[in-house]
Amino acid sequence: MKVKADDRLEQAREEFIAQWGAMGTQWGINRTMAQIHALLMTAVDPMSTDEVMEALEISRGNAHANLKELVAWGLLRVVVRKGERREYFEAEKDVWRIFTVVARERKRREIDPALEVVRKCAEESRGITTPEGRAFHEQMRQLEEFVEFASRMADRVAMMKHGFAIQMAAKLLG
Amino acid sequence: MKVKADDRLEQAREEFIAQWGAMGTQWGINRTMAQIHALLMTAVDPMSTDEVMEALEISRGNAHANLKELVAWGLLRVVVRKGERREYFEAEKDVWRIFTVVARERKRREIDPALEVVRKCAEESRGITTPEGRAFHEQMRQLEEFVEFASRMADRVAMMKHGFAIQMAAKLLG
DNA sequence: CAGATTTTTCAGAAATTTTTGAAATTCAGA
DNA sequence: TCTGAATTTCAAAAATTTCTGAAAAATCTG
Repeated sequence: MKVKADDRLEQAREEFIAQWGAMGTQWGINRTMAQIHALLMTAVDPMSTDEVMEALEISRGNAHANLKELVAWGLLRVVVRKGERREYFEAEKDVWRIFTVVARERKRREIDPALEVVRKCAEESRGITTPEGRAFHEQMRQLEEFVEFASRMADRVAMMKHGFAIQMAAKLLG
Repeated sequence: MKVKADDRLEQAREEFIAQWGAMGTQWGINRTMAQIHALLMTAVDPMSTDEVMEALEISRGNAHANLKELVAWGLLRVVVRKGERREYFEAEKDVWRIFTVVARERKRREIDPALEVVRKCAEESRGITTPEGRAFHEQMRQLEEFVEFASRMADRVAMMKHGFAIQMAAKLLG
């Protein structure tokens, strides 16, 4: 009976890791990174680089790079056990915190650069008096306004506490 | 004087197309698609496939595939001029509508599949009574709950009219 | 229907991203 | 300082994605 339960769990967990990894692609993060995240999100204890390599059958370089990247994102924490040199990694498991971390990162990579681009183009086209020039400038201005708006929204959402988000959502969804 | 204004415009526009294209990569859409979108968003008149090929110096196959993809997303409309067989393409220029279109598409590609995955894993792990099994199931349940929430939020946002969004933002940002 | 024009498809080429595996480096304890 | 374990780096290989260009299919016109 115990074995059967363990089997079912192992199967469900592997499914989750595989699928979450495949989905990572759609999300613009690479497969390995998503798989490691899924692995550690469903791990009871922190895992070492070697344990991750073994569990996912990936190379050391790959494991290392993606573990560090996940730490940089703030989705993993490094854990050191006293008397051991080896590093262990532990995942953030709170879904709301995972979300805010990802939101912050996406804002940084997707919204901020866009804002810079449209600002520059709006600036460069200011004062062109041909009809085409005016139309272009107006389009850039509107884009700038919107992206700025999106940027502020993203900041707010990333800072929200879970409770507040739920409360706000109630209004929005109610 | 007219020439100078045209030069400045042409330069700003080319900058926008190039940068917006480069950014497309970060956004999970390919460079050409983003470039075509930028080109048409800043075009005064609808453009044909050949005009797009010429303007961006890309092959017919590439232009064709990405124009069709943009039409499928709802970011471009096909325009037919009377007495002409050739198809012309015209971009949606309203930034709010562009946003809702992209939000819908991203929800479809990123949130819906995630929801399916966590639902399946939550279901498969229901009733496992080992401590690890319970922990796994609980994690899947929380993920499911959150992704469902995100899904509904995305639907709402995608349906919002510009005015309402601004109004809501005022509350959120105020 | 014939001929001309436009759209669509797709196999291979090119470009980009990801992964490997081994070597170099760092670090802590003896 | 030396040793061995662990981390970090990186050039090359593999995998994946994107693009080309030409051929095929579809569509219009007379």
